[in-house]
Amino acid sequence: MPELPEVETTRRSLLADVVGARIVAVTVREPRLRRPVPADLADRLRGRRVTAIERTGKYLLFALDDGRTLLVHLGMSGSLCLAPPTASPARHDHVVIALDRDRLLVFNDPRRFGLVRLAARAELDELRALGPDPLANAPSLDAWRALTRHRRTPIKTLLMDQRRLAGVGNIYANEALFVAGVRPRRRAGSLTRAELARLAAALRAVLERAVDLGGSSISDYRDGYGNAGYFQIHHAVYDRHGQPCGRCGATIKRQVLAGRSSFYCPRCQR
DNA sequence: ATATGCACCTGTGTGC
DNA sequence: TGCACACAGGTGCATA
Repeated sequence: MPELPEVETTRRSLLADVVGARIVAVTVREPRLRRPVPADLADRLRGRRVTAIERTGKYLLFALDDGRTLLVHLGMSGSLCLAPPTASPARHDHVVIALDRDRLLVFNDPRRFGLVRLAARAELDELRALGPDPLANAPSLDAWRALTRHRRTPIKTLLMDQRRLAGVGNIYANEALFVAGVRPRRRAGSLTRAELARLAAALRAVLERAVDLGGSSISDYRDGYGNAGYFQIHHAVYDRHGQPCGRCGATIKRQVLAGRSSFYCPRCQR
């Protein structure tokens, strides 16, 4: 569920209370995530100070004072929240990190598609394969051209391919394509230069606006303080099949591409 | 190399 | 009310 804007919102909400804090204890209540939480996580984290929180694509990186990095991915249903030290664990609270200054940092993830692991940054092979981050490291028009040239895959599937572009998921791929006026199923290599330019601008605009509004909260996404986002109110097409397009009134369609629901306006998108 | 299908999980909504 | 089924913000592996 969390895509770039939700992960970035989480990152920003944690900065004030977590950067500079020291980890005093770690409890792994459920190690069976996408990959098992390493058994030595608690030992390696105890006593460390968090020096920075960064984001690459959908990954959160907690830099530690021993040069290692705690990597967190929220998967489909994960969240990181701050809680008072007296809080009792809730269902699906899998990793609880006690900080000095009276705060718990809690990783909750009902579907357990998330990831928590620790390594030197250079050893984090999850990061090595990622494409450019469309906000921090936006591709130029030429780079977009290189990314899409000769590719027969639907442009929407390409937008969501983390090796080509890191951070875009199902919501923002659909929304950006609506703003750009391009159908999700279009072969990536068939987009004209003008369409690519519109898409690049649309993607940036949609992601920036979503970050400004704290991301999209469909059912359960919350930031580090438990606050919902507001971008879902502005979804033009995502999960709106059967409803009228807000721009032209045509009925929004749903179509499955590479196993993921895609939504588009048949009149506004070509 | 490239594209698709499915598995991995739990929760929720829908229709019967 | 219960039950079966479809579907959900993601990713990785097997398969053509």
